[in-house]
Amino acid sequence: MSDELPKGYDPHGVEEKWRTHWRDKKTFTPDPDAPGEPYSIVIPPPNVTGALHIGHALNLTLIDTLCRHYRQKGRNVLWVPGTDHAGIATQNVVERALAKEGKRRQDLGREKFIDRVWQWREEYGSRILNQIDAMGCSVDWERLRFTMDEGLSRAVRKVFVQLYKEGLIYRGKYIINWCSRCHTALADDEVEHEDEQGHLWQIKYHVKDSDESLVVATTRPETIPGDTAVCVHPDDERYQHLIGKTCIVPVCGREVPIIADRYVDREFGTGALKVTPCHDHNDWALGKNHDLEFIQVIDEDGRMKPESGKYDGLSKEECRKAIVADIEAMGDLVGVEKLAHSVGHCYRCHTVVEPHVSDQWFVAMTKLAPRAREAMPKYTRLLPEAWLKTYYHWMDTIRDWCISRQIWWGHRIPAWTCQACGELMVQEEAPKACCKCGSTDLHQEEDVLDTWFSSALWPFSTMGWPDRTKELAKWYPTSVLVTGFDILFFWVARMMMMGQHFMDEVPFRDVYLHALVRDAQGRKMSKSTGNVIDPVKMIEQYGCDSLRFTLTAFAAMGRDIRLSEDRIEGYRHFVNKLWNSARFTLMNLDKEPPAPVALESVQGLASQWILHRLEVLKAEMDKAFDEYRFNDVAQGGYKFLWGEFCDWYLELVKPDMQDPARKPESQYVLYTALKEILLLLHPVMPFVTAEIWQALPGHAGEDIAVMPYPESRPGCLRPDEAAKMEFIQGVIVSVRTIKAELGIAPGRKVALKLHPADAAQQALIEANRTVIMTLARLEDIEAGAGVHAPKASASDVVQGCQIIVPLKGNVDLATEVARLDKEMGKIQKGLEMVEKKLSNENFVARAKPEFVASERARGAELADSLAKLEKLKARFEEALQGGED
RNA sequence: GGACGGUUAGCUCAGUUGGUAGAGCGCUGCCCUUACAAGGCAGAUGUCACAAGUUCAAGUCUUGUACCGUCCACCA
Repeated sequence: MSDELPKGYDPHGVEEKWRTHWRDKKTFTPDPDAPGEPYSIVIPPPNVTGALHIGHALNLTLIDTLCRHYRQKGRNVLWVPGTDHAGIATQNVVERALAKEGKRRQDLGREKFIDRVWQWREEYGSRILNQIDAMGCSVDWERLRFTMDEGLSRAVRKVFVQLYKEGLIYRGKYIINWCSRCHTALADDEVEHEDEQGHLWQIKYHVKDSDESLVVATTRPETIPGDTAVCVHPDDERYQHLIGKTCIVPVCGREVPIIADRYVDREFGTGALKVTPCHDHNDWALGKNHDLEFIQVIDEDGRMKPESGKYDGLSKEECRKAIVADIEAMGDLVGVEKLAHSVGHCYRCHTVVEPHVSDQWFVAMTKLAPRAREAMPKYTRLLPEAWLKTYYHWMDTIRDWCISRQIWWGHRIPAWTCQACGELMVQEEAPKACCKCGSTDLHQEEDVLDTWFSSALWPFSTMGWPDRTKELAKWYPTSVLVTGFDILFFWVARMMMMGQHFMDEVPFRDVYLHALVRDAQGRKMSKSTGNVIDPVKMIEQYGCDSLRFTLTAFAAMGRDIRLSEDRIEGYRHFVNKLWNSARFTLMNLDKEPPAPVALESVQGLASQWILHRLEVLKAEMDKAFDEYRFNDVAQGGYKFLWGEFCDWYLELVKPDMQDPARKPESQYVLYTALKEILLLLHPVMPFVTAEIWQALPGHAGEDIAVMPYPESRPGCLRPDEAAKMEFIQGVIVSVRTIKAELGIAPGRKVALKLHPADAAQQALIEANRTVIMTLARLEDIEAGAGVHAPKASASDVVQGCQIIVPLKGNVDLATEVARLDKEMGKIQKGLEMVEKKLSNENFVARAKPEFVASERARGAELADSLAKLEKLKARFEEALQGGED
């Protein structure tokens, strides 16, 4: 009986209980030898020291929903959890903590600093894991991975060495993006460009041995000491005569050539460009093409180097002021104007990024990209498809990937240089001696690898590669990658490349890119804006199932999600509704499970109807899952449970529960329908469904998470019976509406007279007499063509059946006329639209015949209703004027 | 400069092959009907951004315009 379930659903104890159950029982640890078609997903690993944010919550919910669904469908499901060491981000966090003690990492030294990071990870690394657990994620905790653990580090070294030997990793001096705060190189895509208001200075460069000068425009005067050329467009008539001559760089007096290159935009600024090969990406290319001198004047800390002459030691900001002042003093400052231009910032600390020339390691993306490009959509489907174009564009314009980082936290590059002979050795384990000269004086590369390097291996490294494990054999490639579109390039594209190169197979069959979660105004959620919705708080406040349901309901493909707390609160009501429908069901069941009946041949119309609707829903939800239409999954369940099961079915079977002849069948259908709706909702709402399930008779001690998806019962699809039910519902709604609009209290029992359209309708009404009486709250029903209908009655027409509610003179009769007019107005309007269509020759000739037929039928029904209402209204008006009853 | 997305009820958003627009919250009225007041019943509100086109028929397809947003590239 129901006393097992409390009146309102309280998620707290329930969630805790099931989390513990699943973890202790290792419910989600699959056996690779077990039968079942494999289904696998690797988690997008959150930063190890991070905290759960709403984006994770969305991502985890969607993945878990998929895993639980396909587990129900009999697949052998593996979801690999894990975390990322997040090189720069984590190092920054620890450095900040250190700064509070007044220390820098250099004060500790490399080893001690790394110890300190591990210590930090011990302390905070479990936070995010607990939060993943709190989301109800059905991950396999036995296969938890971390990008820096021994197995994955071995995979990283093996990949690095192999790529190096294949010539796909190389080392060289190039211009890269440098963050002087993080003190490291950054990859191109780790630089965030933002528009900023700056200045464009116009500065006069004098031509050597001439009175002439030319004016260059620059936004960065501090780089002037590094200028090694001035460049103009070869066809620019203003400057043609100067090409090949020499000019003097202001402030430092260096003599540099005036060169010509089509790269220069004649329209911009003065059409003359100063070239600083060491401090600008484009100038670097010009320097290489024109064989210019390379002079570095800014160092790795953003300070001026001795090469800058008198500005040595100044910060670049100070230097800018000094140089502008000096040039102005010389009278060579022609002008300054404001200029909006975009400036690169470090994606981790937001410091302005400086182009910087240094020795770095690179992956030859241009060689790896073509195969990964071709793989989509041939071997891997990308959803939403719109991203495919972006993916191609990126692959087509890809540049080599700078993978070395001048930080300490990460996978140290497995390369050693012999201090004696200079030999470079790249190998998985540290060499004991130089392979060339035998010296033991070896020095390992100081740099570590970009975090995304290890992330790129995640789909196979987490399954034990390079060993040939059962996991790889069973679950690689993974079924789908679910992640945000913001890391399509950082991560997805690189996994595609590495997967193909090392496993000779794409890492996933599908890639589903979900939206970003924004606030109600559409802004990105960020701590600084103060608009974050904290999923942990939401779970505490509304329960995990409410949060999950909200996120799922919002996850329409290809659109951003604007989340507000109201929505979560709203869907909490839904969780509660489910809970209470279960309470009702339990109240009407016995301790033992109800005796099975053949569902294909149940007698009750309501039961035929709900079983029919359930079949339709099962098929729809199944399809929605296969197509990643998460919002349809959620809404399908919502509408069915609330709008059909609760609003109608539970009410419809209430009379049956008092009728010994009908009770057993209705009990069994009620029991079955609830169980199936629980199974259908379980992937989205794991906790509440699990709790209800084990409270059902016959299911004590069971775990819904391991129960199969409800089987389809084609025999229960009965559209004709469903239509009959809809007629009964129409009659009930009609009476309720009359009562509500005429101000008759809902509880006041009235008599109902019906003039059915035909004998079948008449029989249907008789068969469902009790239900109509109960739900419409009637004292009596009289149905039949000859039933006397008092003139003073409210009336309506449902599918040709006249609904007559005698008013007995105790309500405001005039209201009924207004109500009828309004009703007839609506029908009239509909009728006009139909007639307009049908009188259109083109419509009749060209529209699909079945549609024309259905329009004809509809027109006939509307006309019939209208005629009947007009007659009833005329009679009613007679009554108003005192005519007899 | 290139690409993409959005514009639907007061607010936040759904709307799967074109066929008379839906949900949540909010709002109005009536109800504590023994699962649920976190509820029930009934109701109001939309020239589906604008313009043109295709079609018998357009929120849905095509083109253009406006506004908002995102990504990429460039930016001396």
